[in-house]
Amino acid sequence: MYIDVLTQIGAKAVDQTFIYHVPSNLEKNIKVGIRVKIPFGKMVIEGFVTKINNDVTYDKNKIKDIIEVTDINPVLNSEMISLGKYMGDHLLCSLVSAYQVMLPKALKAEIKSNIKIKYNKYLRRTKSIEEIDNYIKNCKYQSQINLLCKLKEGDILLTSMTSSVKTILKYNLATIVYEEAKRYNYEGISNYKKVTLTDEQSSIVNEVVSSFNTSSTYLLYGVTGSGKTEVYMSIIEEALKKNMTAIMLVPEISLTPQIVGKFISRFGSVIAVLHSKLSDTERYDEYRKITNSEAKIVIGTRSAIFVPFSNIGVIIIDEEHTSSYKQENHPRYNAKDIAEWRSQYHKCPVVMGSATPSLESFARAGNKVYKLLTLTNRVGTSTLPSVQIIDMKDEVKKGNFILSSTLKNKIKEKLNKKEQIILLLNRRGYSGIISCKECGHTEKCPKCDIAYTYHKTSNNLKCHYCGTSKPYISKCSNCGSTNIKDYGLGTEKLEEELHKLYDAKIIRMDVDTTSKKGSHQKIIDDFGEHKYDILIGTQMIAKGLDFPLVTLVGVVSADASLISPDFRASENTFQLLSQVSGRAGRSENKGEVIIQTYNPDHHSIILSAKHDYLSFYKEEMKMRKILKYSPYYYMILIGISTKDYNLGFKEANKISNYLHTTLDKETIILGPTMANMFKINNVYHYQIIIKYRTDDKLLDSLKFIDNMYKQNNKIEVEVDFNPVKI
DNA sequence: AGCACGCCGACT
DNA sequence: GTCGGCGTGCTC
Repeated sequence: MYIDVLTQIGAKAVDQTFIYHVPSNLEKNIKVGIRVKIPFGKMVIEGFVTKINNDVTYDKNKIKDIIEVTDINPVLNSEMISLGKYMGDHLLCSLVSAYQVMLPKALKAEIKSNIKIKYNKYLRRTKSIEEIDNYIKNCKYQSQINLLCKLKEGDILLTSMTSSVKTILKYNLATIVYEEAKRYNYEGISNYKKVTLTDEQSSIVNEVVSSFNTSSTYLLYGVTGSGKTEVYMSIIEEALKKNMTAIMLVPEISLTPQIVGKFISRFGSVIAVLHSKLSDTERYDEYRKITNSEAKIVIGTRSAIFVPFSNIGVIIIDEEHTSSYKQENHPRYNAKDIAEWRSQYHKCPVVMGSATPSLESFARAGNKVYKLLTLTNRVGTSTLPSVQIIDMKDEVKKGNFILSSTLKNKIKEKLNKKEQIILLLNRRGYSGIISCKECGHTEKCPKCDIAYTYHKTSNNLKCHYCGTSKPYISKCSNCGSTNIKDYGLGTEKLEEELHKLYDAKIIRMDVDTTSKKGSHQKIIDDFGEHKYDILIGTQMIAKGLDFPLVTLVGVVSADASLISPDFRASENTFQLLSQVSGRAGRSENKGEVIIQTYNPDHHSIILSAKHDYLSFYKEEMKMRKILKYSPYYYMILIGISTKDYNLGFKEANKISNYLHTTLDKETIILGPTMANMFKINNVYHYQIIIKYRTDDKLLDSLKFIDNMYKQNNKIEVEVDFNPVKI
């Protein structure tokens, strides 16, 4: 028996299968989709079995035997194998990288020690209840008595070896047992309160349910607070009733713990949760619930779209406009595209929901490619918050650089009423740039050529692109002057300023305060319990948080996202402002939003203040049409990166010239140009942008280029279809 | 990815 | 004269 094996090595140069011979004693264990250990050159590596052959034409003297079989059951099923081929063909990624991205680390092909199963220590009773009661009678230590009483009821999870535990063990009343830890035990359906759907909601549920077993895509456009989550849950419930499974994607699970909480309380143990903060073992545990059919619902981030459910009833993509569904490195897939592929495969509907749909999706709904579902009414008593725009140009004249007098007064008012406040500032760190007043010199990261950000708490300068930092020196490295000024405003400085102004409890949430596991959840819980009055944060606070006591949301500066050099800057700003506004007034208390900006006339600011998505859509579509951007044109970005400045320039021009000769005349080729972040970690980045409506020759031309540079290790060329960030 | 082969500079 | 630099090419 011979097999085709796809090697674990990700390099494009070895993106092909290799033929191996299976010794007869292993033949019975071979299945397509399992991993095998193979000799490869001088190495021993793992690979996926993609095909079984009885005979081969390749020179048999050169064929080696496989060493051993890793899996009993395939880690890749036939759906995943064909999806991988589709990805390889349409994303120009290596086949292995497509397969690897589908699997949790524990099941990826690589050489590793087996994943460690986590064991918990439990204290278990060894004597009869009577014997224990006898001991309790003669025992004079309360802690031992407490422990023994609990022990009578069942095993006790041991976290530390206290002296009372030791004593109990010494008298042979109990012993220690090790059991595989169940990290997630989503019991507790009990506290779920059945919500009656509004007519609007239930007609949407019915519409989607009626299309179970057909491949179709819905766009659920529902204003904030219109109860999208309830709709999702009801649709999923119907899928479960029909014995089908459901996938629900969320932008970043740790950002929406409240949604996960709702699901867990409604569906309990049939849920698997997959997100980025899980350890490899935890992730494997969750994944295993899917493969052994314990889980019927998956809630997860981008890569959860690949979970090997067999009978998918519905795929839900919440907050469909967020860029996090697109992977920004190697297999540059978009989970929405994968969802549509799987929808065809499983004949199931995809429901994409948002209060501020991406222009692409809304345009598709307009063209009847997607079916539009609309939720226009807010559920319950909550109303949309009132939004006030503050022109910071006037405030600066009054000497208010950070907070306008309006925002200052409002904060004070809310603090007096014991209500809570959220302040959004889209820049972490203390200040923007540090610059010398004498010579104008700005301290920059030598590897990235980008200005450092000053972090006061750690007293160092951090490069936000490569993550390196160096200690802060109060002396200009160019002229030696100590007259150094910091410009711009970051979350740290805002926190400091607020402490000066108010006697309030303030918590800051950004990547710098949430790097530790669980810290994110803790901040949210603490704020929810009103241990703090003001929550300051970067855009991570904009999504999905639901605090009834928050009645004021302040956007300290709306300009940072507005002026970013991306054609979607306006759209992103509109979405961000709409979303963060939605954090205010989630209960009977009327919410207020204050937006500070130097661009008070910008349409994305004015229209988000009016909660007017449709006008924004129309306005922005006009711009996109004139400027020939998505959704009128598709876009492809070819990234050329190399450590050699001149080589990059030369090759980028070569590629551009080639495209000019092969592609349609209608297709627009821009560049090569230097990427926005031109030099990062000593690597130079050039880019070519292709804009097109239809072009038959496009995919083949791109494949040709991709192939040309496959073997070249001095320069990397990567094609990104429909990039989300330029 | 890793390793061998191979062809040119500075050293025991 | 050799040791070793890393450029190129191959792995069933």
